[in-house]
Amino acid sequence: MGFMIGKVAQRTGVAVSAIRFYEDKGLITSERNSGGQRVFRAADIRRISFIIIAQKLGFTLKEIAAQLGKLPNSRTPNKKDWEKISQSFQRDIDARIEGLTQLRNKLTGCIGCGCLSLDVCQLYNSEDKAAIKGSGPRYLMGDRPEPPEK
Amino acid sequence: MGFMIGKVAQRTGVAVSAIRFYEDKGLITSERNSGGQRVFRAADIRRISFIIIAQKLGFTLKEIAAQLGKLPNSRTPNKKDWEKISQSFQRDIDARIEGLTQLRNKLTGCIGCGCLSLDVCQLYNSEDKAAIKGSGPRYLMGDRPEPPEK
DNA sequence: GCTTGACCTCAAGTTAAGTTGAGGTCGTAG
DNA sequence: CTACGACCTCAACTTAACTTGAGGTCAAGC
Repeated sequence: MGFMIGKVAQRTGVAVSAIRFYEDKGLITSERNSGGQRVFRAADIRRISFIIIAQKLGFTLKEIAAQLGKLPNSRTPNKKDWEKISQSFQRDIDARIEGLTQLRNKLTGCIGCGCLSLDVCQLYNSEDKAAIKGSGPRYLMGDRPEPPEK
Repeated sequence: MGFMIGKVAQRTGVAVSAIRFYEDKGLITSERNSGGQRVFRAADIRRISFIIIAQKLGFTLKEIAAQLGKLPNSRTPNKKDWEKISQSFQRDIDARIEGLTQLRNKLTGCIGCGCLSLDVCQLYNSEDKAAIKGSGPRYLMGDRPEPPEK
């Protein structure tokens, strides 16, 4: 009673190629049947659902892999296991909401006031950096050196 | 009284190569001095600051270019011009906070409860999709077809 | 007047997260 | 037993947002 890759794709809405890709990256695993075709379990579908949601939150696959790594791989993860991971989501979302709220407040006094030059702008030297994960080359983010005065 | 590219890089914290890249993409413009070197104005520094902040919010350069396109290019943008753009930021941030708040609530009853299979999960069929811009292949986002039942 | 650092162009490389395609096998329905 | 869709691998392509490098000019100090 396992699922072929096509079935998993159907149930998760994720492309077959993406599922293979995730397996390749070690985010999920699969058994093989006699003919060498992948067979997945229900828990794998859950893992993929997790991946999708985490991605919506802006996590990279690497980060997601790290989270998934906390699940037991000796036995099927149970409710408690998932709850644990879920809680770190909650914290992340809270932090993000907090960051955005602060950003919102600062924006009024910053872009609005015309002070946009970054060496004085609060926005630039804020701690939001970690809280707000945007797009862009992730490997650079947060590495930006402080703008040297003068 | 213009700025050479290195000065602009210093003041914005953005790499010289990135500034050239932005110009290439039409996000900023520059004059040239007698020797063919770029000369920027204060307004360009402001535009770059805007780019950085907008990126933190998860906008793509294309979207940012569209916003910047609303600024007058015949004259130097004034406070009112920037305020206008700033307001659409506010709205976006508000929408994003709203989306995250909803997500947070749903998460409790969704991953936490163990219902993670996406065909029943509220998270999957939610309208957050637009509100939460994460990473990933942007050109695919929101195109995901509804998972066909069965 | 020459050296040195800042600047120039243009092409190619990088990373994430996949997709697309070629060429080939599996399995099931008729 | 054969057709056909679903599956397999592996390599190459895609997009965004840059960076890196090669090979060459500009300008300012000594």
